[in-house]
Amino acid sequence: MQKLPPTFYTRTDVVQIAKDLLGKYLVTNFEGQLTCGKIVETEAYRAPDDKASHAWNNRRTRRTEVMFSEGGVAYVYLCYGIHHLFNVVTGAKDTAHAVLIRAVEPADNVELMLQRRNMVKPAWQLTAGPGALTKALGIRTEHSGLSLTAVDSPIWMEDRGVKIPGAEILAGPRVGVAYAGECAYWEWRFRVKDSPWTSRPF
DNA sequence: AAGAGGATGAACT
DNA sequence: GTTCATCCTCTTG
Repeated sequence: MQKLPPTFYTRTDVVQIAKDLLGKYLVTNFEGQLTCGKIVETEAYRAPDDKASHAWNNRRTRRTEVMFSEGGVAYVYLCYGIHHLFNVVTGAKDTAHAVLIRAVEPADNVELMLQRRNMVKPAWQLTAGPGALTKALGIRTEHSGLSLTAVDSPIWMEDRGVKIPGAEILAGPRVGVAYAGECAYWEWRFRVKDSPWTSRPF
């Protein structure tokens, strides 16, 4: 159990980081209630040239400002007024790269995750999809801007020694970004092959 | 000051 | 496959 260091996030290749995050563990610890899931699906967003990114063309607004932080910070935002989407900011300061976590496999304290989702027993719906996993882990927009590397942070990433071989990583186009022109075809969505815990297939 | 729309999920037919 | 829930953020006037 090893918390990922700042150097993991500050690398320049956000697409590589998105792949490296598969098999890592996303942990939250709010008020002594720890929950954790193994990451099985991610998407890379690379401003300024990626039209699908909120920070495309280096747009700075109050919401996107956190994306310009140095890598290792959480970017959480509300989608459709309902869903909290969790991203990890990567790269150097003033470089607005981020990786969206799209699905995790439940790992620790599944009981609490079920409770948060109003479910009785574990199924893939528990944590498949960016809005579902944040609800299960208790992540909300108010956590945007939190460091994932500070010692007292309630959210962090762990390496528990799981290695996903390159052959087990499938790439495909990102979801819900049809408006992004040619960027919509970039295959920057990554998932673990044959995992029953990812969101719907390509 | 007001309105449109969004990196979605669940519950329908 | 289709619909709708639901609210913040950004743009425009």
